[in-house]
Amino acid sequence: MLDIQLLRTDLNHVTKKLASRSYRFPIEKFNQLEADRKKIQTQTQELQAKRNAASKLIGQAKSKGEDATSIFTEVASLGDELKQFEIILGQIQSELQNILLEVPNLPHDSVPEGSGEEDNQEVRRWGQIRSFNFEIKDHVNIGESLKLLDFETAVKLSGARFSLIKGSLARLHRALTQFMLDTHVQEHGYTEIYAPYLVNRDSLQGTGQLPKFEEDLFVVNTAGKTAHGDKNTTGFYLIPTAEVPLTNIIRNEIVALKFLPMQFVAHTPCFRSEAGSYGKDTRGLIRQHQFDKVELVHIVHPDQSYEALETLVNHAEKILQKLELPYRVMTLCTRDMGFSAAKTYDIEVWLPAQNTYREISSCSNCESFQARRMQARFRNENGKTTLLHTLNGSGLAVGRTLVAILENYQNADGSVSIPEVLQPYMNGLDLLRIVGGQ
RNA sequence: GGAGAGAUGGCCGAGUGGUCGAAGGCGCUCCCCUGCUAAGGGAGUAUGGGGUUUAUAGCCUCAUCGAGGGUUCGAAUCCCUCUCUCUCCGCCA
Repeated sequence: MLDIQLLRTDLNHVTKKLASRSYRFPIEKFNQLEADRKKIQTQTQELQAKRNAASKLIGQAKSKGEDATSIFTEVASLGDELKQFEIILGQIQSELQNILLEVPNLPHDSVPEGSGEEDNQEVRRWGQIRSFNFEIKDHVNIGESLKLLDFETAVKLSGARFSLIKGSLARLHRALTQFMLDTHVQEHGYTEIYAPYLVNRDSLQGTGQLPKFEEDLFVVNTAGKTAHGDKNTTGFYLIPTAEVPLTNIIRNEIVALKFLPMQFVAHTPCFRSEAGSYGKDTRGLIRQHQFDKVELVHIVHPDQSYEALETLVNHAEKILQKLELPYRVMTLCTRDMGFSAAKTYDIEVWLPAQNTYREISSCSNCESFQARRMQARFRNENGKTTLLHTLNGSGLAVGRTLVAILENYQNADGSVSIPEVLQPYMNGLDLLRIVGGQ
């Protein structure tokens, strides 16, 4: 959420910035609501002050045993009028709130303007792209011919965009998450978190998935309770990313300066409806309704958030370096960034079968955008409560990492070598190949 | 699932219709005193809005005692709904 003060004092600049990420801010409506709000709020508060003062006088008079009927009759008529004002004010404020909740974050000045993927800027590349002297296969062919990937059964169990991973490949998948968690905890100093996979509306509103992106989420309705519908009913949403529970740790908190910065890491499944992505990445593990991810979240002092963003990306890159997978880092342009982000780096891993780099991590600085929605604050050097800055990034998407390993480490005989750093997690196994009886 | 109890400021805890944003204690901050660690005295110490203002200063004001609604001139206190916590029983990974 943007600072409403900014909208009041510098609306032109803000709307221009928003336009660069193709968001049209409803200027007229906002101005009208603000004007109404100011008028009604002032009047409401005057009436409230009047009522409070009179009530106090009645109380004083009664305690002295005096007669209070004159004040009483004066204030009795106030009630209905005040109620009308309060109702109207409430409506205006919730309309304003609804507008604000749908406005995306402002891009940082260093973010390139652009209209889509093609305007993202490459920051750096790492690793040597391997040249193959045989006909390469994509990860689906590799996995299926090794009998370790079974999409047919997954369709039977659930439907499209689900997968069944078997045997040593399932173990490799598990090895990857262990390896990622260990690296971030032991080498990068993160606090490991085990968090809920089901969260409430407030949490999703805090990080920005709600109210605007409801259709991207899976909703769980338990007996008699629904997540959407009535505001005061309760139910759950499946998390689309661990960013939601990890960042919401500090919702409605005022943390002491000495606890900053915070770095959390968690491994969770992620659930996405993928509404509107029909026909995109229908093959293989790339785009699934359910996938595992190791997520990194930083909670930092506002002065340090851009430094933290670089650190965060480096932490994610470290995983690819250790796995010896070639990648590049991209700065997303204004129109390609997510709703809550002020600046985002994507890490894209090389996928030989697609002959291209594909997103495997997205690292964003949300500045105070999420913190304002969450009322997540800290007590600064002068003892004042101040909004925190929040950052999040994948470190990494496990399924896509598995894809990258299968494709980059494939051998001419159809087997797949196991990256050295993962072998200790595989009981020393160094090769995925067909074994009998699967 | 059944029965009962509860939710107040950083923490503990008082407060069952009026001068309560809230006694008291602990903690914390600042000051004073005491030649040390100890002890004592004083002051301060919730959050979010709005208005005014060059001002994150000051002043005025509103809201908030788990959340939402209601009764009332007036609600921490009464009523309703919900959420959460605790105790006992049952069930259970």
